[in-house]
Amino acid sequence: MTARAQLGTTSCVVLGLLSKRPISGYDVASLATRSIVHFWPISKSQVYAELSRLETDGYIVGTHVEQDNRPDKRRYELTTKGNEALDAWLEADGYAPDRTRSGFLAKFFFAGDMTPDQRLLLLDEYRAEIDTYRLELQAIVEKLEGRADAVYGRSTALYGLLTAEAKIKWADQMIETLSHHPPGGRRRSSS
Amino acid sequence: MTARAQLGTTSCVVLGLLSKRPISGYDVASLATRSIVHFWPISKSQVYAELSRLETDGYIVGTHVEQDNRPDKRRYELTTKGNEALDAWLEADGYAPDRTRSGFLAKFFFAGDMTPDQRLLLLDEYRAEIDTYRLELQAIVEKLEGRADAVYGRSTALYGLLTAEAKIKWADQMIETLSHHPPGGRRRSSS
DNA sequence: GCATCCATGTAATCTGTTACATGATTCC
DNA sequence: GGAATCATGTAACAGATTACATGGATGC
Repeated sequence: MTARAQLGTTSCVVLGLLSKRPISGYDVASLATRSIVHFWPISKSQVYAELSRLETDGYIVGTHVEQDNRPDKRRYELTTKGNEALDAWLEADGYAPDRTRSGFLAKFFFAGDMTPDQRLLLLDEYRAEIDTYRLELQAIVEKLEGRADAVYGRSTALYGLLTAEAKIKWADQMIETLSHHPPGGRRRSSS
Repeated sequence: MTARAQLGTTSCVVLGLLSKRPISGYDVASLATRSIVHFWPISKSQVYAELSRLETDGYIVGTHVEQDNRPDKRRYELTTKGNEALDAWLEADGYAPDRTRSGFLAKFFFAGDMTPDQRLLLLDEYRAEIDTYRLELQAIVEKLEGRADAVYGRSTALYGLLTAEAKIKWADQMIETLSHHPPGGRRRSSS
């Protein structure tokens, strides 16, 4: 078979971004980094690959747009098939299962084999990272306050904000506990 | 080049699981599903692939173990090189960046194009899923309470629990808001 | 008799990242 | 003059999933 029976989430997301108004691949990529990147990252090259596949399969059509001051571009818009596919995705219940990989937790799981110093350093590093992220999201949430066109964009940012706050609370709790009575010794590779 | 310059997180996690005591590939896989699966899932076939690669590269050695009642197995243990690699990973600061893909948020981002019913259905579905997960983690956290050998396993579960609680709060907030004054109309693919 | 556990793997495919490659224009 | 933005892609690889394949032992 040439075409996929059902579109994956990445394809549907691209259709979704394209559905607001016809834009170029470059614009899809930059729009993605300004919106969905935190919960569904798509790389630049993936966008272009996705677009040509979607066009081959008839979900979108591209039009060559000549520009004087900027390089020419190709602007994509949904076909009827594309619109139907997007609707089908939104109407269907269920969603792709979350695929989460936390490099931090993977390492922290083995923190019992670290020295107390390393452990605290790791936690501090993580706390700082999440806090930066938290502030970023806070700014977005505030910026989108009351914007009727961005209700759901704001909602997803709020989701990120609330979970980031929970993560910081956890980190503070951990740092507090480990500072007072650090448990676990050091695993020795060669004694 | 044949061997990798630096081991990835998945490799280090396998080394970490193996470091406690020598076990079989089957055991690594089942141990993984009972511990790290929520933040660093590794599939069964990936485990076997990883083990043979780690053995080829000299990080682990496998011993054939004959069994009467069960199929024979191969039990792996860390070599000096493997121990050193694990230590190096734990000592180095930093960690692999989180790669998160939330199928739910990817869809919810476009909830403005759903009908109010679909929107609430999606939220209810998600809330129920997270709640099940929350209870699961709560049980783990309680079970590992006071267990000195599982301090960090419990900590990662607590991390999951706190974030799950935050997500539920968010979902309740959303459901509450949308029930009263549902914003956003229906995108029409064909009218 | 059937499901589950133990035990190991291969093959095909998909998904996604990173680096490479090019080149004009605009802003400082 | 140099960096950033606009614009599009290819190629190589890494990482991971799914289905397929096999088979004995144990428990219900």
